[in-house]
Amino acid sequence: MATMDDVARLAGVSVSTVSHVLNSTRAVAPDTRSRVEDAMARLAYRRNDVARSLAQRKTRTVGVAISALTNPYFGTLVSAVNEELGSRGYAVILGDTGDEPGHEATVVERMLDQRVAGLLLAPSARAGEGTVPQVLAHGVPLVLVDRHTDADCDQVVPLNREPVEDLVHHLADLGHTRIAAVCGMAGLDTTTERLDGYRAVVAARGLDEDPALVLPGHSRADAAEDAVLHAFARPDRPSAVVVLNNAMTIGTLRALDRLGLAVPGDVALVCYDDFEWADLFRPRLTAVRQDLTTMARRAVRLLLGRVAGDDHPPVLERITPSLQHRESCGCRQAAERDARVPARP
Amino acid sequence: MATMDDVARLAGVSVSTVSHVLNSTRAVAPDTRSRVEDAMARLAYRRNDVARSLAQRKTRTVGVAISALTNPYFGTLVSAVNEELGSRGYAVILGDTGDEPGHEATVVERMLDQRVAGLLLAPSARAGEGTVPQVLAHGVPLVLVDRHTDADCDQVVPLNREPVEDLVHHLADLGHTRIAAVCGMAGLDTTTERLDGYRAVVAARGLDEDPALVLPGHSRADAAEDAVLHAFARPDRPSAVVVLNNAMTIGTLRALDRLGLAVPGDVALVCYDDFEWADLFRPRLTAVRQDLTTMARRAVRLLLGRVAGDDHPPVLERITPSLQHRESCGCRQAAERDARVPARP
DNA sequence: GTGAAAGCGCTAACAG
DNA sequence: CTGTTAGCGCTTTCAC
Repeated sequence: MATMDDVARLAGVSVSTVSHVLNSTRAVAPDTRSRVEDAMARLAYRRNDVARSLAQRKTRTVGVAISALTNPYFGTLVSAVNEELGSRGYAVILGDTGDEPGHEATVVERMLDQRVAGLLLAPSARAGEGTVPQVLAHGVPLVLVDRHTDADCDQVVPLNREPVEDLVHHLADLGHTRIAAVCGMAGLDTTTERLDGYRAVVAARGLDEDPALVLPGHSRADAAEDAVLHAFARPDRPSAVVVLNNAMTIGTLRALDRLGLAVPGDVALVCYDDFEWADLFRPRLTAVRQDLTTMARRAVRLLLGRVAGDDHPPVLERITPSLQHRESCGCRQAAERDARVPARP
Repeated sequence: MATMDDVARLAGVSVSTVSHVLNSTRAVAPDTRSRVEDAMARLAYRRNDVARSLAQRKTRTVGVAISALTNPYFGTLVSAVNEELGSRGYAVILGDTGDEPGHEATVVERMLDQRVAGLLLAPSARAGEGTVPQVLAHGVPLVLVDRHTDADCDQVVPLNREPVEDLVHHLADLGHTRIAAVCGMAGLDTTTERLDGYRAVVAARGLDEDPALVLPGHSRADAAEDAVLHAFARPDRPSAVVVLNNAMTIGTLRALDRLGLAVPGDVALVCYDDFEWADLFRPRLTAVRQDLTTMARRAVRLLLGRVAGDDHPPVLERITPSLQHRESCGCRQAAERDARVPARP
């Protein structure tokens, strides 16, 4: 591949002139410029970003480390981040932490070795004590997405507690008192906060507080399926369930299906995280939908701000999701049932 | 950040020794080694991959450019590719072509500037004439995934025609003669080949060849929805439909739903590409499922082979998908209906 | 308006 | 077994 030197020689100028026309970094005589541009075209010259990065002691790439690209949730997030970053001239280097602290550390270290200008991370359970401080120690700008930790850095995460409260209140309004919660991997704040939302409403509304109603779904479809299978096979099964992330909703639906339980007839279901097909599924799923585009945009803005030298105290931004009120909560059914009950005198 | 020089000084050795212990690239006396390792630890030294890449005139990163990360299909593919590459010490830099030749070119050029060791690309419609030759001209190893072109490079793509033939044969076996096909973006070989499969069976089985049965879905849900809405509102509507990719299946289901047409009662449906929730949906979707993990593995193997200097003629690998025979084709229903018909004497 | 030259942090001969 | 040194291809003072 041609180098700047080749271009300079062919154009009869110095490399520094070539550099300056390439980067528009100082005035160049029109004809000099065009001679250089010609030479570049003739040689199919492409600038070498690795040399450039070394000379400038900085890259235009950011690392994006998330836990499972196979989850469309992260696919959408990464896509939005990538677009946002791409339009500002940054490249994205990708990493999958597998939600495992050890692996996360490896992935992040590799990104540090690549001298990423900044890092976007969906932290695993104990990242607050390991990965995060390490990155910070190296002075690389870091913003956490999706899950937050108590670490001292910028974070852009969804609002977790309140939307779940709304969901559970809704179920309670419909008359349910025995409501199960399928919850995520231990240690993630999304798990904790969403569960807190559930617990708060259970307490506030005087619902059944049976600990057996809190099902360990480990943020995975298979685990959720097992847990639900187990919990809903019992005679005292819950009449409703709130599922705390998308993967677990799939598992929950599978389990309910295997048990022959109808939604919302036998059990009302509401969930955190929406699906592209949520309005296609019968019953249509009542779900809380995150605004991933906004989350991505905010995170990128914050990160590039830091890269550019912003020096405010760490901020925590909350993105408010929206309730997609559909049918799996059993609203319609509830209405019909009420209609059949004779009105009190 | 500490450099090798800092480490060398602290350890009282030369940079070359540091380099060699870091890379295990020549024998080093045990105690020298440990002095160096110490120094590294004390300085929290991390090797600078950009300097290293410059010195070695090669990087350990590969570019992965696909058309829409929001599609779980590509999410899964990229995830598999990333894992495969990561385990071999390569980093992935991500690009979204948006299936638009101009944008694809930009994205790929940026990767070239980064001096990626190789490129994995899901080529857009006219990539065979533009992007592909350009990359090849720069001498960067390239393997095409998902779609193939007539370009002279390695390609790993799904088998398209035969699986669709199977799908349409199945519909014909069930007695359908008026079968619609919702097809993808023009110019993609996946579109062409899958459509060819449909046409071949239509001709072979003497089915209705009405051109109005070929619906333009542009590989997108919204376009598919429109096309299906239009085609199935007519009195002579098809009794079955084969949808040629996942996004369009969603659009098709939406349209059918809006028209109040039941699957498979009013229209039998089969599709190319499976979904994680395909067995949850009612009716369960009869679909052709791709083996993305194999596709990723093969593509990476081929690419790294080229990076390492393999010099065989370009190969075209076909990954055979598997039929997930479920209910939307109407098999069960067909069986029940047949059962109701009195047997001939 | 343009060029010379000193690095950026590392690798890899080459020498000892 | 270890050190010296010449680059890798670019950016960026500093001088002219």
